Amino acid sequence: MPELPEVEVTRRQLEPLLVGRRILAVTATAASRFFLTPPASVRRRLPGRRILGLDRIGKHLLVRLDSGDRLLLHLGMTGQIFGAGAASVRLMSSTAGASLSPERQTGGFAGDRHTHLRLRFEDGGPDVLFRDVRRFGRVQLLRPGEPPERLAQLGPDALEVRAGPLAAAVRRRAAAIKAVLLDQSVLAGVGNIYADEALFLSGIRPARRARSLDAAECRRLAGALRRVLRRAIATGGSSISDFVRPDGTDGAYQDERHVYGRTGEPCRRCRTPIRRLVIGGRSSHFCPRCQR
DNA sequence: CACTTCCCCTGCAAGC
DNA sequence: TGCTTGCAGGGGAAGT
Repeated sequence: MPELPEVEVTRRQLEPLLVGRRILAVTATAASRFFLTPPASVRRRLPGRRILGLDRIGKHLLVRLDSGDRLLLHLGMTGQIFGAGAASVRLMSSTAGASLSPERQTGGFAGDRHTHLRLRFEDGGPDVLFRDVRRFGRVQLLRPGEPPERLAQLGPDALEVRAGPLAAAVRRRAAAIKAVLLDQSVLAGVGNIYADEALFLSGIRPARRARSLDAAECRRLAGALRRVLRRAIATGGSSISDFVRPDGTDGAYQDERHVYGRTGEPCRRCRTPIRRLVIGGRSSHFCPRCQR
């Protein structure tokens, strides 16, 4: 699900649910790729810690703890973080959803086999759960001063992208502009949906070689990226297959999409059918008439 | 290096 | 109805 806007929406809703609370106990599923730090270690080191803040870096969430440790969370494709009292947590597995629905209605979602991390708090308030069906998400507990390698390699946050630096990065790359936008070391936070949408808004085809973009196109692209990301945050993100906000409600940006997932449907500007092609193993959507 | 492909997982929808 | 195939918003490893 989650690209920068969805992660930022999650951060904003989660912050009041986390900050100031002291962790009482942690439950976690068995060791797997999901846990970059072994779950036994996470269970041992978190209890007793108070949460000081919640930051977003690209598509990562960073929970700051009073011990100086930081809990790094990544939602992958299907990650959901929410309070146990979320009004209507929409679950991906229909079978699990059906069997759990009475509990969800009473605000007591007990977790299921896809719930990999659960925090309980000393104040007895709602638990916070991290659920991820496909397990492409990640959990890592960083010690004070421990360099988080995965963060160090990130480019500037896409919300703040400027035309100049974008042009400089793009000029050196022979790959398709779409692939370059997805490269987190160039720009942190852009994913498949918003790359396609920003390319549409700036009139650039996704398969164009990055270094073929001129200065005006880089300016339009930087502006389109900022605009589409800000608008997506304002509308609560895109809920296309399984993104739900921590409060259990859907975002609304999917209703404003121009190209993503609209293959064969008429362009909203010129009525030409939207085309799809695969770039760097990811589907890309564009209007052959509005985009050059 | 830069670039591409494969693969990790599970669930769903479409086609037969 | 049941089986198979393709597809999914991320990203790291391994290949060329």
